[in-house]
Amino acid sequence: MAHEAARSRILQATVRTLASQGYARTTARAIARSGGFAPGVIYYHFRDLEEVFVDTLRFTSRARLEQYRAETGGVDTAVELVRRLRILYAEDVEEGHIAAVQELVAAANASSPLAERVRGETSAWHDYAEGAIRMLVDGTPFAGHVPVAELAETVVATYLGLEMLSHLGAGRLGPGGLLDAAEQWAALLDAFRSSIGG
Amino acid sequence: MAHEAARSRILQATVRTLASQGYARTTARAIARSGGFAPGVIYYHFRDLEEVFVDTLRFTSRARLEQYRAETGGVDTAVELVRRLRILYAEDVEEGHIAAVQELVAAANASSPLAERVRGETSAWHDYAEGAIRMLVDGTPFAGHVPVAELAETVVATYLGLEMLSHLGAGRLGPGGLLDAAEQWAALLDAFRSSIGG
Amino acid sequence: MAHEAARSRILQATVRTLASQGYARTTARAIARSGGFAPGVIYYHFRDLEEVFVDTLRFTSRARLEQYRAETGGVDTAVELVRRLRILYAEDVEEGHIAAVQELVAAANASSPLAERVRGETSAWHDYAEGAIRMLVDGTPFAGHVPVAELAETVVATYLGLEMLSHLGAGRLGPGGLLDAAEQWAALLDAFRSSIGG
Amino acid sequence: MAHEAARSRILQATVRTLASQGYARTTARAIARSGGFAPGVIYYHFRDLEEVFVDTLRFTSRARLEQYRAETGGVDTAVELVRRLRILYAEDVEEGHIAAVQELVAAANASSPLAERVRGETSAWHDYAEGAIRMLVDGTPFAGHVPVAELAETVVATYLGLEMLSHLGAGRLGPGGLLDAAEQWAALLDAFRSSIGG
DNA sequence: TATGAATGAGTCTTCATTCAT
DNA sequence: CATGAATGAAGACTCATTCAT
Repeated sequence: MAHEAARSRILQATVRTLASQGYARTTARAIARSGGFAPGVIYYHFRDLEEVFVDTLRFTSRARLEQYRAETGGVDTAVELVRRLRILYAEDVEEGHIAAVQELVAAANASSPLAERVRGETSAWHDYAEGAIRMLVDGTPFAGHVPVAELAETVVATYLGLEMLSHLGAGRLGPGGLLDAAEQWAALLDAFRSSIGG
Repeated sequence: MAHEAARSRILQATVRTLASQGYARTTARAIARSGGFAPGVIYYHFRDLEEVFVDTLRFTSRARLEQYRAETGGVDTAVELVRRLRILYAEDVEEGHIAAVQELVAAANASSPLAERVRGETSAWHDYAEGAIRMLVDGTPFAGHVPVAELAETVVATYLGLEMLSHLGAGRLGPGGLLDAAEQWAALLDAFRSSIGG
Repeated sequence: MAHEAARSRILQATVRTLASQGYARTTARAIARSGGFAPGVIYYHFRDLEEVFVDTLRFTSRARLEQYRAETGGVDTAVELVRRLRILYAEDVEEGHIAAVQELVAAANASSPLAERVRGETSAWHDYAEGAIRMLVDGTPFAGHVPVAELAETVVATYLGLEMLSHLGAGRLGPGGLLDAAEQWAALLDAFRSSIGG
Repeated sequence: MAHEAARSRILQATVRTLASQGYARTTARAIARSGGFAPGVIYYHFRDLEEVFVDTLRFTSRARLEQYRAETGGVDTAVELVRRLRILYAEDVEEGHIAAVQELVAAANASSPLAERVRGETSAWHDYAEGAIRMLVDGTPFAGHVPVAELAETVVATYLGLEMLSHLGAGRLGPGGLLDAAEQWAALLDAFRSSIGG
């Protein structure tokens, strides 16, 4: 099998295992079982498990970020944004993307290579979130007063925190309920914006 | 040493170890080293490490929640609330409280006794957050339109998510920057409220 | 508490624990719990657990052997002997005597002090069994042909082997069934003996 | 090494260790040392030590039972039966088969998977013993009066009990002496049978 | 390239034994 | 004499990693 294909197969197995078993149970054997290959293969394509995790984080984070950018690219209303996010979020849950990311973020130690990668990917998501927030507030009287960077940082943290709690069944309402509430506020915001922009 | 004192000593060592080493490195040996006792003691006072973790979560979460309630009890302005939260947060960081809680939440598996405890404690924090939010919006025109429960759930998740990222040095601004921004918005909110309530 | 009384209390707790938990679970703590005293007491009265086991074996074995001698002393028919043995056996089961003995015999290593004690007690039971067998065959034509010593040795081994299996629920018939069969043969033997001796 | 070969190597090492060290000292490390491999291998091929013990019991018990059936198959005199048993018993001692079995039986707790296996294997030996006894008494006037099942159960228990004592050097005569006595009674029985059957 | 058996270090846990009170 | 907390030495078990095939 081609080197790249094999690496990719391992990374996908890792995502699945992280999402379904959690970081602690994502052992070399578990990844191998999940992907249908022998544990030894992993070490043929990666130096060690840490490298697997680092690459998994990069791979998954980037693939999703690209998808998020693509799907929310031309959007210009808050309601539509929330609608798209709902779909994207459903995909995330389905394929275990954020679950895997959250497990890796939680497992990273401050000084590890994994932490370095977390910082890199988080940064990219901050940029994405900033763009989305700017799109929403630009042209409104809030524009100058919204601390965009701070808000973006908060949004990313919230996304991970919600995933963490939702996995445990903690949270009375769950992501669905929160998205419903978000949609109502989005409608208010859009109404306000169109009353100005009109 | 009395039984209760010994248990307490172990729980405090566990908090310290979780905060400084992360869940994965919080082994019986690490806890013992951190507390200056032999690993065996842990098993004299607790059935197993899981019981230690469950009790640590309960102990720390409740102690902090009580402190949060006490310190923010009579507060009736957003600015003062943020000011108090800044102090409480500094204490949390200093003593590793939320760091420990976040590690335990992240490490819990959906079906474990630890997860059950997480659900219980999270619920208590939801109640606290709901109270704080109600205090802020009651008497304003927003009162009927703010989805209090959803917001409370989001706030708790954000708190944990921020801790998770800040531990890794991910986040460009850090908690301090976010609190600064929060304080400005709090001022706006208070101004608005006093213009109405006046 | 008087030294002897305390030792005795420990030995009785040991018998109970051996019978109900088996050798492997008869730890110092388990004995202490069963007897309602602190683990440390054991080491005040005995050098170590091995000494406890050795003394338990001696104590229990001798007490029972004395009882067996007393109850079967004047008996002169096989049927009556079996009847008495049935009662004694019921007591053994009730109080866990043979169960304890069997656990200790099984746990002994060839070269240990416990093994030495096993050899001593076994020897005493051999003597007892020889006496019983002699009582049965003396005066019959079998007298010269029955290998008394061999039979006695076999009987003792059988007693322990049956206990071992009956504890596991192995054995289709159980001790009761075997005693029933023994009683029938005893009747035959008595009939034969009285037809001669008459 | 092939999976089956490795498992077999482990089982044989377990038999050797049980026979020479007793159950309590048959630790994973001891088995590994005895077999010349690392302790970890055991857990690669078996779930845990309990599975090793269960399989060892099955393996050894069945191998020996098959051998016993083969060697005593066509035998039709008591003397010849005893002669064959003497040889089989010598093999058992040499290779530690019954020693291992006896240790496992003694160590089993009533409710364990090991106990379940003990019941299964014991049952097979009961059947074997019943067959042998029937062969001996059929055609004699005793035939209807010998409680075959009870006797078979007793014989199996005796076999285990003798092994238990002989390992400790308890017993004045040892298995050899008992077999000598058995041979004499076998001769008597055969003489009686041929005087009838003639 | 892939396999899967093997290793060795590290983890949780148990327990006999000691000892300050 | 008694208590019960503490210790240290195992033991079972897991897992990243290596390596012969």
